[in-house]
Amino acid sequence: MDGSNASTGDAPPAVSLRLTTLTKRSDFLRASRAKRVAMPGFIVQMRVRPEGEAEGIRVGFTCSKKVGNAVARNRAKRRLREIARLVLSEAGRDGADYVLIGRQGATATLPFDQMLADLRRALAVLHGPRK
RNA sequence: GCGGAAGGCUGGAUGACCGCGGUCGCCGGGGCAACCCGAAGGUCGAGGAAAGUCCGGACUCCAGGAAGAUACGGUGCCGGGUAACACCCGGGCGGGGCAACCCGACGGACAGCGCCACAGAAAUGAAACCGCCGGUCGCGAAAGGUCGGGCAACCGAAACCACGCGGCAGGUAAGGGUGAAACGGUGGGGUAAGAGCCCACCGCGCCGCUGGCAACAGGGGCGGCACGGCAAGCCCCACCGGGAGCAAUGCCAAAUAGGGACCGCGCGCGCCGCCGCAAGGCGGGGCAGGGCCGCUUCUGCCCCAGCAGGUCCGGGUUGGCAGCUACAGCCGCGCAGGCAACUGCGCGGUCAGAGGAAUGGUCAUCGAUGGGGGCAACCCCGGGACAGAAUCCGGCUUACAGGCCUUCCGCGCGU
RNA sequence: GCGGGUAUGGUGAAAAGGUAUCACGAAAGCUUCCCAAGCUUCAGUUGAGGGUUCGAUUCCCUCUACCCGCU
Repeated sequence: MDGSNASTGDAPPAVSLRLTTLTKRSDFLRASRAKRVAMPGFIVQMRVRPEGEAEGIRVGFTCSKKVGNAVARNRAKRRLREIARLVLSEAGRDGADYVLIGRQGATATLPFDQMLADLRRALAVLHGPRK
């Protein structure tokens, strides 16, 4: 943590902890059977993958038609993506899949600071019981 | 000034930090491979409806091609515009409004079939029914006329007139509480009663004429009227249309299979070349025949002695690339033609291309406008409608806070 | 995204353009000592809005909701 390290060492950790996005339906289905925590603005699901399935932290976003029309769904997903980018890259656990689910109304309207805090508390709950 | 009509434009602004997708990227890296990824920096990054998917195309694949017939579907006043349209422009006709202007699926009901409930005499060939009218026959007779008697009041007779009832044979379509709709309407004449029976006006139909490319309009003559509505019921007429859709489709890589079953047709004639002594063999093309559009015609291709045609069945990978965005372009300006839609020419500009799908997060300043307080200056609070590209264009339809501009109409006031 | 379809009492279905019908169920009543069965009654904006027609569940447009197929 001296000066020489700080000048070059900003980017590499961010790259190694890069978030990849879930794309396959089967991944979502597996995550939906794992642990979940509900918060006012969203629901988080977390599944710890077996060894060798994939690398790094993976995250998926879901907003059903219940959230609203296309504008409302897109806005909810963007906010979820933003809090995931800010929180999971520092507090996420390697080797886990996270799925964030948008909720009607709240996901788009809650203050952004509260959303960040809620995600940290949700991660604490999910990570906590495990030793 | 108030109220209204038509058309067009706009659809929060600026900045800072942190992010996302495309593209250009010295160079570096990943994958068996096709291919892909990446740092700094540059650059681009939602809409007028991106929506609904209601029409029309482009493009791709499928079906041998073309034309026609049939079937099915669509369009429907006329003319023009366009790649095309159910769109747009202009015109006609009908309806609404004092007007500006707006609205209209607006061909045909003497080609045919069908339907018109209830009510009503009757629902479309028209006639029947009630009623009205005179004739005739029968019956009646209190009162009137008539006849007889009587000065008169009155009495009597008869059934000729008028009257009432009924029968018969006729004349009528004026009227008939309905109904959405009733074989024209109003007025006058006429008649036994009536009727386009006759006349005037209106309506309707037919035939010329004039204007117009046409839809249609104007005016003239004739017909006395025969012609109900529904075609967003079948239908007729004119015109148009093959089917499926970018999750279409093409290419590449790896892996597996390197297939199976069935159907259909057929082994006829003759020609040319080569090899051969010959028998014959090989190759080519021809006729007949057969196969390939559901039908017909024309035409083409294939088979012609076996290999071609058709149908069905089966396994694996969900990998990569293309299609993918710039030209029937679009936008701005100018000129020309046109009433206009639009067209032609010139100059300039170039406009998102993802693939579980980018265009975001936070903050600051301003801000159309709204609410509250205050005499006011001002202060506080909230703060932008509908809505997110997915192959691309041209339209239509639906949703939409507010703001700006232009033109026009009516009323009031002033000059 | 592209392409199809459906909507009628609570549920499932009918209905030549002319009074919206049937079955099950719910509720109320009659019957019974009580229950069951039976009988009677009740409840529809025909998804919404326009149009055609004298009249629309039906015919024609526009919208809404739901369902299905295609990688």
